[in-house]
Amino acid sequence: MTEPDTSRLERLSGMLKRRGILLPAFEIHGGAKGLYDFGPVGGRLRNKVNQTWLNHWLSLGNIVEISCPTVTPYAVLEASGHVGEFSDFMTICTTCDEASRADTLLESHHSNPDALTKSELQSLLDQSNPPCPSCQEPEWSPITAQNLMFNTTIGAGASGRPGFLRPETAQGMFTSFPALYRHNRERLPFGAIQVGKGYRNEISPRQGMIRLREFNMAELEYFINPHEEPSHDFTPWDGHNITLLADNEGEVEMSFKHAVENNVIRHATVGYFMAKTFDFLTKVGIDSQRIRFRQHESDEMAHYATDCWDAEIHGSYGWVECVGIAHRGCYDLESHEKATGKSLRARREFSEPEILEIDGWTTEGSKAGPAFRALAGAVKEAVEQLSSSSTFPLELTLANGEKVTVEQEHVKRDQRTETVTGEWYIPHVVEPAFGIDRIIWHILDHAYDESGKDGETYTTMHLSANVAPVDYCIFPLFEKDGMGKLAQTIHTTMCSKPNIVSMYDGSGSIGRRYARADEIGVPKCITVDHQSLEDGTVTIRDRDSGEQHRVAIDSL
RNA sequence: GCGGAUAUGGUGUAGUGGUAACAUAGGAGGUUUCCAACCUCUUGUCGCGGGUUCGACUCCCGCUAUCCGCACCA
Repeated sequence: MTEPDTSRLERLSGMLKRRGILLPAFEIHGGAKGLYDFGPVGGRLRNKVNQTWLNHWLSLGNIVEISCPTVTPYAVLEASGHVGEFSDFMTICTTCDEASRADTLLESHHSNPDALTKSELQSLLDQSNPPCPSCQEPEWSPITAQNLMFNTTIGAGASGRPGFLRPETAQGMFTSFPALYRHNRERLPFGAIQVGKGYRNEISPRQGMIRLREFNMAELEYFINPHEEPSHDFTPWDGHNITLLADNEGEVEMSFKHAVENNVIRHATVGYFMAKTFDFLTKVGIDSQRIRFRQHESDEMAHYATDCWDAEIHGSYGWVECVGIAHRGCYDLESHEKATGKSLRARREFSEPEILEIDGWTTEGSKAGPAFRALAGAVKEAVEQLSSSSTFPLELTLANGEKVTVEQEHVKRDQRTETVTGEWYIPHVVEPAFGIDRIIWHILDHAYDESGKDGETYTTMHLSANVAPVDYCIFPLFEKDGMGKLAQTIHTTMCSKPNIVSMYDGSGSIGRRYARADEIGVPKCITVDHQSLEDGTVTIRDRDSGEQHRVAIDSL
């Protein structure tokens, strides 16, 4: 970072703190790393970004909004792979209290202890009793998961279950797939969205809003049928080239459509969401010239993903990944299905039903059951593999190696025609995941303009009206002759309108008040002057142009 | 986690082993017919905890936080 950048960053951070946009949390107690407050102005900004995000996706028409708990049982995140991926398993020496990583202790007892589950590690630890690296004693406490997730206990005492604060919102959307599928009348594709808090106990939070321990995230899980060719309309982005850092191609400029057609972006739905993501970012005020997409290299890709692109935004900290758009395949639903035994599938009908001619043998339950007892199931399985020309009695070797003799009376011919009209499959998921805090940071970074007027230092936040925390400032030119009173009335009227925030300011010169409003990016300032008292009109001043025009109070 | 730097009103800075200053911002009033004007009054500061000392914002130690490298990192 160059010197002017650093000082600009310091002035920006100072302003954000002074004006109540972004502040270190719990500061009177000394603060806490990686935790920030959105202040009286920032809170509203965050809310408007979230709302804009929700509306952006809901407008697709097949998206529903849900909200899941942040407190998540251990089993959920074990199934998702987070316990394994995010965890170090710790154990404590009962003699010297030194904590060690269980997998490191067991390196000489197993070829790849990193891949073991918690219980496997525990039993291996119990068997091998490795010496403590600091005191050589081999007595260890039970293994606990120690990782980037904040762990907690759900419930008290003996009935308490281990759990975590979620590291992402996604898992709740996967675990509620059956309800989502039903709600969508069992038709794909559809999506679920959620905005909320996520938690990661980062080793070393840095760079202000860029790496937090508690952060705002917004995720879309879009469930698709992998057997269907996705069709997306890319015409809205025709002729618009975007910077892509592709795994194989390097840095290229091309349209989304072109990138999808030429397999630079490997899946059309991923490409479509990249385009929609681009639209969202510009909608909330990110400079379109400072957005690029970077494809994950194969070895960088998370354990589940088959193609993944980050939207990166350039700002005071360089290029920062702010959105991840991943094709996760069927990984997530499959994992939860395996862990729970519950079906997380969707039904598809074949275009042509498959006709299966079955001609073979099956068991006669009333005879084979009593004859083979516990083996009856295995016998049935074996008999159904036999060709129709088999003759009985017949000696059969079962799957478990046992030999049985099957008599004619144990079996019957099975001749029928079966029509299979479709199948149950695990949907694939394309997931755009947004780091809201990082996006808000870049909105502020891009909007912050201290170029000023006539060479003077003058700060303006060129925030998009979509996200500006305060919609209007109402000023009386002077607080006398009834101008203050009229301005107050207008202020209360404006505030009573839904989704409008107005601020009243009557102190200081009019220029100073415009400056205060510009600094936090208020798009429009309304001034009550002498003429207002006579004809019921006010002036509206535009933040970016400084131009004023006069309108009737009633038309506001 | 390792190494380096830093911590003084809301913000930005000065300064000292003997109770802290400047600018700016904020509040009240005055003045002013639209872009940080002016005048008067006023609010508010040495990150936290130990130690040394008659006395610590200042010196020492620890902690916390911030910034910069390194490591780690959906």
